[in-house]
Amino acid sequence: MSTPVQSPENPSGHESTQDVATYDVEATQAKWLERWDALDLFRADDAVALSGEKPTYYALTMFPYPSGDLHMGHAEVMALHDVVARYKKFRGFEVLNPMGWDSFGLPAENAAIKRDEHPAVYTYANIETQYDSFKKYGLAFDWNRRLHTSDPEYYRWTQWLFLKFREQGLAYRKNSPVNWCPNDQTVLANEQVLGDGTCERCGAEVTKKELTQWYFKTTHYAQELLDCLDDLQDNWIAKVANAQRNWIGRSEGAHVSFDVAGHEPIKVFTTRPDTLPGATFMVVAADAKLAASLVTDAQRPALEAYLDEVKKASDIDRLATDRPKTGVDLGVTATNPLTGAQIPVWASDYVLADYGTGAIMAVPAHDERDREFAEKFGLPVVSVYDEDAAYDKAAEISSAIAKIEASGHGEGTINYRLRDWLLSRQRYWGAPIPIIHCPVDGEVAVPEDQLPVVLPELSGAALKPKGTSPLGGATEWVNVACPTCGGPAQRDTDTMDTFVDSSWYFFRYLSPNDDTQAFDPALAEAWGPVDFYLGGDEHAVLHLLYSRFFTKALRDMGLITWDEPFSSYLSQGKVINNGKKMSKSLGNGINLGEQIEKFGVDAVRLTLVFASPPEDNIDWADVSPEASLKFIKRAWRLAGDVTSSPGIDPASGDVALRRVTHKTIHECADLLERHRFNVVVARTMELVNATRKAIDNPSIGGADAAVREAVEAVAILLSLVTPYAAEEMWELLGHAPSVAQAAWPTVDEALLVDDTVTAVVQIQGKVRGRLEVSPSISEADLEAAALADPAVQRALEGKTVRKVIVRAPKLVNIVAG
RNA sequence: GCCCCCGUAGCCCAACCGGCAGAGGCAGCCGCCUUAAAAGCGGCACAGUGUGGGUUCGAGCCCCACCGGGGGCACCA
Repeated sequence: MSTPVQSPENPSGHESTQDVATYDVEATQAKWLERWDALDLFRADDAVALSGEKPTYYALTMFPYPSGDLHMGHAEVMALHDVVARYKKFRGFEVLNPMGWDSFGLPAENAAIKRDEHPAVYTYANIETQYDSFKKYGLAFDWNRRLHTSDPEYYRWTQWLFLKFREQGLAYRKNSPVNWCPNDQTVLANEQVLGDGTCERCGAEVTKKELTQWYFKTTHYAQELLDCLDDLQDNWIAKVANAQRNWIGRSEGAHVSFDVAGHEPIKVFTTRPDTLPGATFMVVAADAKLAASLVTDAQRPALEAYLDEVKKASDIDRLATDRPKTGVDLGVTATNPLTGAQIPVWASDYVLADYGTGAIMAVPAHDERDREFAEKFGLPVVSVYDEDAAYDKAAEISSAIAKIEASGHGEGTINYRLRDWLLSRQRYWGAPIPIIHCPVDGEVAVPEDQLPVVLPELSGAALKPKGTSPLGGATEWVNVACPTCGGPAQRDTDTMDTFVDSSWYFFRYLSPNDDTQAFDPALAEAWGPVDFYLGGDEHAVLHLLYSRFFTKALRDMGLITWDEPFSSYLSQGKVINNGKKMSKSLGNGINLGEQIEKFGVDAVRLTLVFASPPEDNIDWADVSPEASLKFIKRAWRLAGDVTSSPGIDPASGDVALRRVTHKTIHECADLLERHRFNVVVARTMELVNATRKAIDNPSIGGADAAVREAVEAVAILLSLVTPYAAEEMWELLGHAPSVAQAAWPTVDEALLVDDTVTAVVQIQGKVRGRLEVSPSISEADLEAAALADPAVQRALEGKTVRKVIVRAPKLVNIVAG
């Protein structure tokens, strides 16, 4: 237990820093954990938000998946997030800062199979472990709003939203070639397949399967999802907005139809309609239905043989751009609508079935891929323009589109790379899709009053992936009466992608216990949208795009009025060790619990916040929790050396120290708004150093009113990062019950201005003299003073002053020659 | 190949609207304190901003090209 030199109520006047009791990390943590629990400091008040008596601030950080205990990555994101949440509370906002668990998902299911138990056992045990760790970590969460997406009370509304989306035409089922993870034995959304064709979750090579699956119509909002990024980008970290733009992949061009004798015309998408005269052949995706319907009987065996070959090639091979072109002539010709030329139609795997129309016009003169193909198969090359000469591409394209439109063979159009979101999964631990399949009535929605469709109790081996959903094995659960006709029918046995759960959790936090609606629209209006969202880069496209889609859909349903869920977004870097990602195989993992054990919560948090700007990676080898703890003790010791009483008027204190204090507060406020948390810590260190010097200076000392003012500022600033030590300091300073309830210090503008400032005198941009001047000096006076300066005059000897640039009060630059 | 971000002391990083390159820290060195050590306190040193041009009175900051690193997209027509 820490024993301060003197009690704050009864300042003893000890000035010595010797014999100071040591700061007891463990005891301090235990003491404040208990007090905080009783104080419930961070409860967000809906009544305040609804009344508008205070501005609201919705601070959100991505909720964790409950796999084991919290780790270094969690520690970083939570430490950073907490700075923002606590700061906004200080600034008078009613802060909503909730936390919960994204608790559906595969790891629990895999653990359940291995241990022969129910996934809920693993899930909820880990949640409790993480909850305890969160509490100990001293975070400013409103735990009254805690939620778990795997609770039936939560997924009831996930299911309700699915049904609402379906009513809006935003959820539908279709048969299509889909991504299949052979390891997890389930389909995946496009977003869950990495650039190298592997599963985002398990790393297995993803294959294609033809299946009927549920989709959300994300493409409905493609343009809006793109447009809104322009408004967001000032407050969103640039790389994430960029990643979303790339993912949406807008391209402008035209649809052009090529007539084919005895067949529907072939429609292509092209970004280069100006090169239509050079289209000397066409290529359709070999695996598209179009190829099969175009091919002549004579060429059909060749196409089928080619298809067999293509299917053998893995996706990874297919993704290699340097692979030689292959293909087969379909035996038909199409008419180039501009030249009237009869051009052959080929099939190849370099054309993708699910992008554009699955067919292209090939212009070998101006497209490298088409050129390769033409060279390989001896097809003609017709140049449209000289690539080395000047060519107004934009103008040529728009005039080409006009020409095509006039001829009735197509129109200008916009194509997106974004696909609809495949949301059904063939796994157990997720929200069941609330649909009943009836032989008479087809797809029937489960009536709202029958929600939630609760998962049947399955555990252990019954969850083993077998390519179809484990729910299919729960026959009693599957077989139900059709809600429409009452006849025998069957439940849909797929569950929803867990990204569905997390696409709307920030709405549920608004009214987490409401059993009449998914969330309260009035509270959404009062609190929303999220003002600050912090998370990981790995969700740049996945979670963030899906949540944006949900928000737009909810807006169009009239439940909310705003367009975007997250007004600002920041993603923190990773915690690495010795230049490498922490991993079991490398044996370089840093255990969070051990670090906290050794240095305490505050030191770990301080280390993470101070190490670098939030978005940069932190290499644990480059930082020093020991040093952080040293600094915390040093700051804490200041409080013990303050001998004045609370409430003393700081105006009587040392002005130099007061200046440092007020400048620090002023600058920190700006830095906090700009999320430069590492610099906030650096500024606080400076203030601590200056305060130490003042205390140790016999003519100032611990009784000076400015010292109290400075140390109180330190306690408030530090409470953003090291809440335990800050509370301890606040108490030593004679305040109660918690520093979190302190008011942010008011900055005295007069103290931000120094009596004199140093003006630099430059000649030709080189510093030649310095002047101590008043900060309010006029430009004319400063210029005169500079020219009168002996050192300057010496340097100007024999030269003519051509021009004098004055930037009062900091600088004079004399151009002479 | 296209797009985005970043290169500042040995290391992690500051630097406002273009205005004296250095705030904070780590590691290092030297003192003070101490019987000694630890803790604490004080001090020192270290770069001219990846490279080459340009704009400007003045460039780490703006523009162009290149080099290096990170990320996104990618046979996407």
